[in-house]
Amino acid sequence: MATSPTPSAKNSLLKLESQVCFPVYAASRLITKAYQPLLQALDLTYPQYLVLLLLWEHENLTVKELGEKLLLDSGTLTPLLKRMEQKQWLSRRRDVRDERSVVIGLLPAGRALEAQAGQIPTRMLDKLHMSEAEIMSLRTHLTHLLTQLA
Amino acid sequence: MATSPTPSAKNSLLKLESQVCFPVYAASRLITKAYQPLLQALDLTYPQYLVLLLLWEHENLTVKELGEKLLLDSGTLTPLLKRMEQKQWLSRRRDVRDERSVVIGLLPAGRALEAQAGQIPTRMLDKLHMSEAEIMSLRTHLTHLLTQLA
DNA sequence: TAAAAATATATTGTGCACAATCAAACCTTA
DNA sequence: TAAGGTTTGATTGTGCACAATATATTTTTA
Repeated sequence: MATSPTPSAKNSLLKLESQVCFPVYAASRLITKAYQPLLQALDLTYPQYLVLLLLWEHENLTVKELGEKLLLDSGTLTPLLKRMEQKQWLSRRRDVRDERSVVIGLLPAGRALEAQAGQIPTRMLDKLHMSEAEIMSLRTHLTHLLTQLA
Repeated sequence: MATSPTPSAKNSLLKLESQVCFPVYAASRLITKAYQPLLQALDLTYPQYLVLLLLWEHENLTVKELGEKLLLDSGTLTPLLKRMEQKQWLSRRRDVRDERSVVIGLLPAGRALEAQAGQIPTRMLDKLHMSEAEIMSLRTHLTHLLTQLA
């Protein structure tokens, strides 16, 4: 009769194929790799591209706001933003009204990248070979997952 | 009149919310973070846990085989496996018949972790708050995406 | 069978990613 | 307004992740 689940190889939950999380992990890395040739032309990494996506929309954002939108903390963002500052894509300055905050501002060279990046989303979609319905479904479930874990 | 698509903020494809890839990227990191407290008790990281999942099934695998299954290259695996070797979870030895290959073998201490990890998959599923149907759908679409990008 | 090509892993260098810790600035409220 | 607590970033240290390159071995082929 059934006892507690055995920790043996028969425990299918401890097999790689039965995991949901591994495909997410693997897909994330393959996506970054798929972006790489497109972004390399602009001297960008994928996380840097995400920062620019936000700055193209908003022009000025604090590190905190960037972190909230990207779900990244300052330990990741600070060195990343410093590298982007060195390339003159953005500026970093303390907020005068609240010296704890650092405001990231888009610079002309960063704005100029927007036009060059215009083709990237469609070219990525081409690589995925997924229908609009598939993409919608994927996004819906991932968004649900994000709300559970965030 | 309409010209070529403008690279302005109106180009919705260049907005973060309209991306499919960002949710995958964010979900991957949140998943790793959700595993962390469960794995910390076993002194494991998530990629190390994935290696053990495979060794619990197979006992002996070459670095190449691990890399194929996890979609990771030797630049990632070699230092990771050396850390796991130091903890006596696995052994690393050259294949006698093909000196180019390194065979990773599960050691008793690595096998012993299997029992302790037995609760992890169900505890992770609890965190996700997703129905079986949702998980199946997510896996199906992600697997499709993986085959396109791999 | 010697030379060339292919294979498997290791090394190096750069860039995330995050936990833990620290420091400065702000905000409360007594 | 001073003390205590909160907020915001920066720093440090560890561990992936991967491109580029190097090295050793095996396999192919001329």
